[in-house]
Amino acid sequence: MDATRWLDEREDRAWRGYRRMRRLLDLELARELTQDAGLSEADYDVLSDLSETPQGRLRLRELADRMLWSRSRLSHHLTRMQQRGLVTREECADDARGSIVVLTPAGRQAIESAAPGHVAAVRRHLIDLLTPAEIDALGALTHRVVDHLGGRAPHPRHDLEI
Amino acid sequence: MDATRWLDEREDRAWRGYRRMRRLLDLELARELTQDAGLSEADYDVLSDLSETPQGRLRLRELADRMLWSRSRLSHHLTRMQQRGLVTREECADDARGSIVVLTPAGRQAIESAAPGHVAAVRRHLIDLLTPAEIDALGALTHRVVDHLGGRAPHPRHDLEI
DNA sequence: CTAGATTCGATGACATGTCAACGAAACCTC
DNA sequence: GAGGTTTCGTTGACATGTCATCGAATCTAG
Repeated sequence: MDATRWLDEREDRAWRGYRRMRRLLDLELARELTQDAGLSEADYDVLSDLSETPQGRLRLRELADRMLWSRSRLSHHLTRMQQRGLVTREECADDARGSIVVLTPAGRQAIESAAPGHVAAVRRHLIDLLTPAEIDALGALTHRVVDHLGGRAPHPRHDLEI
Repeated sequence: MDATRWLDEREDRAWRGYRRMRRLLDLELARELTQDAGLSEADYDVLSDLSETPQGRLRLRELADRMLWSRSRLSHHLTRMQQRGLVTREECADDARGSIVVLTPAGRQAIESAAPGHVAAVRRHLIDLLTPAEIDALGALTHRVVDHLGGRAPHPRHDLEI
């Protein structure tokens, strides 16, 4: 009915820039991570989230939620990481359905040796290119969008409308 | 040797926000696109880039470069889109190796009917949440990062070092 | 308690992306 | 213009992600 509000020049510039940056940054960070540490970004994120907990252990469900991954995806991925000795699974004491993902010593070693290089890459290709004001703006704006999208939305809602 | 410069609080907030926004925005835009138009984001991007050319036709190589996709990936994807009748391939007159990707009427129909809803979603979940200053800042900052990463870098370089 | 609904994680089938290799064509450069 | 190199697009093998389904365990009403 009413005409589409297309993006004006500035909006288009921001939107295209965002998507292009997203892609290039991903390629570069993934490339360096693989080359320097033998980890994929997915591996890194799993290990990173695990290592941020006091015990290096998390319920699978909890980890999936934090990462905004499906449990299926995480389960598959953990199987592969387990085969490489980076994590193990343990039974959950208080919920017999559950399983607990545990960082192995090798996994901790992997993330600890990968982290400095990865942070350096993030700085080199993003953070250090921005002014303090831009960093704050990026923080503010991204968090606003995250809140809007319901940052906690655990799982793909099946809002069966109509 | 020298200590890692970890991200300070503001930098960390920006970086985490960026990654979380990235993920949530992707999920939501992909979800709406699939539901409303039966297209994946990959489909949409291919059709969009094609439809931006005067004739709706592009050399495969050229399209792959614009999208920052590998030719292999694009070739596989085109095979699937071709089966759905969204694009076709034609021989290239001046280069017998090449192939030209051509938007079919159905493909043009698909992108034209999908675009308004997609743009609306981009507005709803991102653009319209930002102030004009933030939009400009995002445009500036992303383009700086893209330039830094060598926006033109056509293909994964095989810099064989040492 | 207990029947039904929900959550948890695993799994298999399948869609998609990556990687290495290939044949054909085009491009040097001598 | 012939030999070696590079580019182009395709292909097959494989890695990864998604989706539907499952069995088991837990939760919730009554």
